[in-house]
Amino acid sequence: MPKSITITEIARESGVSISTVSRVLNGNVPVSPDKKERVEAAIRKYNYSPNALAKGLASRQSMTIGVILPDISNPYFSSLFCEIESAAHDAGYSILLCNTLYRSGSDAHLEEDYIQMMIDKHVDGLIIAGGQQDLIHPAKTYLAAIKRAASTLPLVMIGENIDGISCLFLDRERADGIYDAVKYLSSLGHKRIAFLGGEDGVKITASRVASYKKALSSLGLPVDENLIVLTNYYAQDGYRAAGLLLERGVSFTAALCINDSVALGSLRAFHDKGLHIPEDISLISCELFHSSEFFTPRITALDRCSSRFGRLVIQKLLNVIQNQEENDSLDISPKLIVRASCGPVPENN
Amino acid sequence: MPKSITITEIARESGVSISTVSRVLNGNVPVSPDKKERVEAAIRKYNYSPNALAKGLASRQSMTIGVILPDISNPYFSSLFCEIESAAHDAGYSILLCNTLYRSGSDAHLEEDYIQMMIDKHVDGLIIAGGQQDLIHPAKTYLAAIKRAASTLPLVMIGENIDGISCLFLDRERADGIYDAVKYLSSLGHKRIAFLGGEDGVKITASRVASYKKALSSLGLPVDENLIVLTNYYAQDGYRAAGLLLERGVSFTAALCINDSVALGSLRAFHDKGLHIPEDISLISCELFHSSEFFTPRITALDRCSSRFGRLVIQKLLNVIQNQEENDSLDISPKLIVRASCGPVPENN
DNA sequence: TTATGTCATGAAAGCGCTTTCATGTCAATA
DNA sequence: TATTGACATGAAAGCGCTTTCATGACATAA
Repeated sequence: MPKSITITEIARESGVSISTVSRVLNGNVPVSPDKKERVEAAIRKYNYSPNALAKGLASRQSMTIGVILPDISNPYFSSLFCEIESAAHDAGYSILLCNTLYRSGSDAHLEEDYIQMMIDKHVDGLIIAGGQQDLIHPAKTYLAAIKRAASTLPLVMIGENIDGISCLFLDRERADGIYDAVKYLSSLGHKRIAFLGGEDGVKITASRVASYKKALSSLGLPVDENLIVLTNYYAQDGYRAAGLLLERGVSFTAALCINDSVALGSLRAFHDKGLHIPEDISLISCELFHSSEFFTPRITALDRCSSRFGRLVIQKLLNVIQNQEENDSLDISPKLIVRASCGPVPENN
Repeated sequence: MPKSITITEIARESGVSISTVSRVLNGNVPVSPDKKERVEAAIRKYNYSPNALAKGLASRQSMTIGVILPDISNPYFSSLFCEIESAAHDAGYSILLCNTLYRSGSDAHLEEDYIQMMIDKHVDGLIIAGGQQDLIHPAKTYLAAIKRAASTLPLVMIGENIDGISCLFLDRERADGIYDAVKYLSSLGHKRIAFLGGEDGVKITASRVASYKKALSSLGLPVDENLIVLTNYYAQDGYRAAGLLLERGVSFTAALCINDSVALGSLRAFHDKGLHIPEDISLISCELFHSSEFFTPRITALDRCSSRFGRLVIQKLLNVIQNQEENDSLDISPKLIVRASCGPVPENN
């Protein structure tokens, strides 16, 4: 590896002090045209680019933002991330990404380690999405790590408020659109509507289940715990959830799936038992990824515009980092995309 | 933000020099037990953790690895990334991730900018996967940027060799399993087998199409360019590809889809035209993600063990970074997972 | 006892930048 | 002409670490 050239070489080459080079580099202080010219020539000549580590150390800004999330291969998080990364890049920041779920060994303190690592690397801001059971029962040490982080750097948590931690909380579930979904099913005559997928003890699931129950009540429909089957967020979990629901033998004519993957899995499970969608059962996905449009049948789903949410996250974080004024103007209310997975209640019900 | 405490405070607190603190921190040089004890106590007391920026600047190691890829929301890349991140973390490195595809504005030099940024941030190693048309027709400036990177830091390119660039090339397509897929279809009696999805002018696609043609030839089957429809990698592209193939009016009884997403889309397109899988058309996905198992019908697919490939990438990169000896032992040959999307040739053909 | 070597330790010089502060230049003002 | 102020500039002091080098303590060998 060739030794990379530094600001000192540029200063020598162009016959000015390193202060002056720094000034033309950052362009915030006037520099006489001829010197500026010479410096720029030297920079071009040597293809010089400042060492970000040194710059970060001296200026106390790393121009890096940390993102901690459970599973980037989950479309929920990857679409969020894409927007975050893009928005961050537009603002000159790069992203340090940590994935907490996908692990060969089990490491109880993994997330805390990651938080500490972010602090050590002096990220200018930190975004934590999900993880640690989405904070319904966070470990004490994890909570302590978050607190420490919040007192050290600008922190955005995607999820609900945690008592005693002062950072920015952005709630994707503020408006979850589930009422619209239930109402739609109700308008088709469905009364016994199941809820499939999601993880017990996780806030995002709890939040959606709560909305589901609330919607049922406000529409005068019965709430039956037997109709709720929590497993997890992936296709295999949808498959499992639908199977368990069927085993319970409770009657139902429609189901809300927590997301597209779960919908895909349940679809498969119902299909395997000879049940048809939407003739026998109506299905709605509570969170559209990009594929449910192509399932058989096409699945009616809630579009939560999660990508736009990512941009909002960065906006908010930069507000804090750069002490900018608020411009909270993004509308991210979910919309129900009606496709072909819902129908009237079958006659024998 | 409270001023974070430094090695100097720890030295003062424990009554030793900062050199000694550094030595107990890094543990490579003997330190007398009592001093070591005192330093460790001070570290615990203040919850001290070294500034990685300063450490990186002084030691010329950032303990960071850069990853540049086109689209992390594409399962191909996200599964690769998960493994990379996990393996890197196990070795003490964190990951700077750049996503080049997902952009609001169009930026011709985006990938070059990202490469430069990685160099500036002094990553200890760089992994570039895909991008820039997967390097069949890379822009001159992009090639120059890669060359510069390769001469500055350990670089792994995932893809085929590029002339004139000396870095480590890891070829995921070395064994693509496509022969097995074609042979399987052939054994079922299929003679006219289409190829759907993938992007024209992209190496990974070209490579798979070449394997497909080669397999056809070696099995004595005709190669017909009309049976090849290149669009892109996502579900909507599979939908489009199948539609275009049908429009061409050429006869075929089976199709290879470049990946699960494309398979999902084509499935949908065939279904919409009243064609049944596998009765009318047999379908194989050339790259299994995690969902094809749940499609209707379950799709026969090639499992490329892409996650294991990620670990291999890090292994190789660390070999270079740390001058370790080679231990190239990972078997990543693809396997054909036979499911329910292939059948015998329909009678009227 | 003296000479030699081993070893823990601290001082100090960087790593490549930013930023403060002092300085010298020059034009505008009195 | 003398004075003031504005302004471009460079020297130098950090930022928080690592690492070299010199030193002094101590044990060992002669």
